[in-house]
Amino acid sequence: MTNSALKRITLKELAKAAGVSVASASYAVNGAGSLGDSTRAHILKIAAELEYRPNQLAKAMKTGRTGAIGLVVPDLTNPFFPNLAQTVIQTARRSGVSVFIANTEGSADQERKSVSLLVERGIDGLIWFPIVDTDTVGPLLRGTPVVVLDRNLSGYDLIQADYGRGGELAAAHLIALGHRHIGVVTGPLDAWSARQRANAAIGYIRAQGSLAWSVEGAFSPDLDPAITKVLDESRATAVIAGADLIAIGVIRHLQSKGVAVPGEVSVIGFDDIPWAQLNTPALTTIEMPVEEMAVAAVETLLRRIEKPSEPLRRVVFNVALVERASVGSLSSEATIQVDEGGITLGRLK
Amino acid sequence: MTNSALKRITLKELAKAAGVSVASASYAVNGAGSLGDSTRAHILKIAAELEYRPNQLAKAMKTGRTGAIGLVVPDLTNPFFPNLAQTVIQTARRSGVSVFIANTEGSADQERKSVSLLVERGIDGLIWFPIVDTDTVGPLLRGTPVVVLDRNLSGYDLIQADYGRGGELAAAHLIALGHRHIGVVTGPLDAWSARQRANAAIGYIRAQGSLAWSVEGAFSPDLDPAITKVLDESRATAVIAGADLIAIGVIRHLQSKGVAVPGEVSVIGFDDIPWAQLNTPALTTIEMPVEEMAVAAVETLLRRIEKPSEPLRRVVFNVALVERASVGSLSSEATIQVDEGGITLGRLK
DNA sequence: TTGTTTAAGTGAAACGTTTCATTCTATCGC
DNA sequence: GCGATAGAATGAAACGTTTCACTTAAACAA
Repeated sequence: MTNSALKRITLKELAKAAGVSVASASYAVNGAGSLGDSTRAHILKIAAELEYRPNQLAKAMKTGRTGAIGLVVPDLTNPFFPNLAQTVIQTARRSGVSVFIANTEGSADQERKSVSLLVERGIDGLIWFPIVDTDTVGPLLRGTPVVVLDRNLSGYDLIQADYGRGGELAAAHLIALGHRHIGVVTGPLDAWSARQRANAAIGYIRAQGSLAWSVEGAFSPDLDPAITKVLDESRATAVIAGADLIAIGVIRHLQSKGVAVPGEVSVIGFDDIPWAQLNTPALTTIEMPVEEMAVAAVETLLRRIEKPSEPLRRVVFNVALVERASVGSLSSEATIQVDEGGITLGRLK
Repeated sequence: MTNSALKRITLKELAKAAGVSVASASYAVNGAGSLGDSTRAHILKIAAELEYRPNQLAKAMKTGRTGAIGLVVPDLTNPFFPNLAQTVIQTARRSGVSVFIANTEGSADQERKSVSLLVERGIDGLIWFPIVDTDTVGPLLRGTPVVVLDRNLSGYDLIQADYGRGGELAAAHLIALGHRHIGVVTGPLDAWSARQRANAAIGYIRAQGSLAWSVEGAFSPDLDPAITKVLDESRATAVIAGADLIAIGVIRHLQSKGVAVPGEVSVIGFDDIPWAQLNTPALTTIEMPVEEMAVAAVETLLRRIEKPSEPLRRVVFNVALVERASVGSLSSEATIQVDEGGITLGRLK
């Protein structure tokens, strides 16, 4: 019959039960202080019997450390984020820290409110994926360490991927396959990462004289009428999307109009979200190491909490092209063989 | 120049600055006690100037309420959960409560550890989506209120959907369309919800003498060889999947073998995850009101925290068939018109 | 006037820890 | 045998609140 009762044993009670002082009990439990081996063992034994569990709140109040961090992301519903969140949570837990999660639903106001709530709750640090490039929350922080994901704010530790290179990779791939009329629908350009991707891709394509058009989109498969219009009138043989979600939207739209992907137009995405490979056709895209970035974020944060005055860090991860089935070749002699889960696509065009 | 410094003003300092006692300051800030209007206003004014923010930890220690709840789900990476989590977070925040999130990655051990960590951290309550049907965490709870999602554990408040009905709905739909050889690949049967769905569907189909076969699967689009084998040898004209993820896996496999969906075999899923409508063909499925369930979960939990001794609740939500494009008719005279985002599928078979 | 009631405000204990400063004992060097 | 030293254990303050019980003073009834 275990002590699963509602009331938890306190340190004082433990001390009394073991016949020692509260201080000794504390030292025993925390493996600190100068206690004799036998005393320590004795206290620990009693503690186990009584199922003593330290009250973390009291501890936190004394030490100023809660062992909790906050994670603020725009939208868990966007398939880009669950992986990130999951990895953050796992990594944190491995160090015994819990994570509060907040989602900001794209609003700077919500962002401020969430951060404010978390900070006042007394988190040790914050991992923040800002919606846009402005530091909406600086004044609310009151000294809480923050690492920023995917944006380029100054004054914080930064975790990023090499989006510029990603944009080039996508563009170069298309060009190499013979495409000379390329359209690009970007992500929302008030986001640094989207801008990086777009600028690099557009720059590269333009330098080759192959830019058909470019439009700004949102991180969603539901395309704005302005975009579908461009698409419908387009003579491009390939389009670069600023995110996989957008790419999927583009493909769906194209298909609904009876244009074959990649037969008639190729589409390349960005992010390599989990759906990408489940899509028909499976999405060629630029992947970034989300899990590694998440790990880096919590490690950086934990370190910053330890040493608040170390110089700021900026970690940039590599990206890579992952070829699947949504991109085809235009050069007459080229052949693409993509073996994707048993589906072999033969010569395209 | 605002007080964004690292150190926060304490109640004591506020009291001194306002020339009142600590008690009065506390009462003023909390809008309680018996204070004169002018005194109260004065204290509040000073508090605003000093940017006083109550230390939530101290408050929590005194009152025994942290204003935080835990959310324990199996796997954020499964597209079923982000919606749920997001809604829980939003709803909680509307009541000023923050949510700790933990994911258990399918392991009962992790589940126990996570719950344990959260409980010791001092959450006011827990929303728990158990992996299987066994109460792995009961002894760790120490009186923390819990509401259980999607399972049927006794001793807790329960939030469920009418899975049995869902299974029947799916089966009835297929039968109505003339299918007489139906296969079903279930979810993992150690999960209550999966069992409910499976039993109901299989029961219904069998009663019509139309069951071709049934196999147990996992909540994943990656199909076990045992399943693909059954699929390959199957003469079924339709298959019911225990989850959309499974349905997608089935469709992909079928397609890779050159069998048309829904032309040759129809597939119906369960859950209506966000991908469902993005899939090609768009998935016919049974939807459940995840957001409403999430809201109900936090409301139930908050109420339970308020009144621990109220009788336990069990809330069951309705499910509904959503017809899209992955199911076709077998009865010769039937015609299906599915208008799905501009794609019109004409007469099938 | 005197006693009673009410409003306004305060002192201090308590929540469960951590940790500094201190005391107590026993051992050691000589 | 004596002071010094080190090891073991403890007392109590402190962290920032909440809240009970109490005091003070003013207002009122008779």
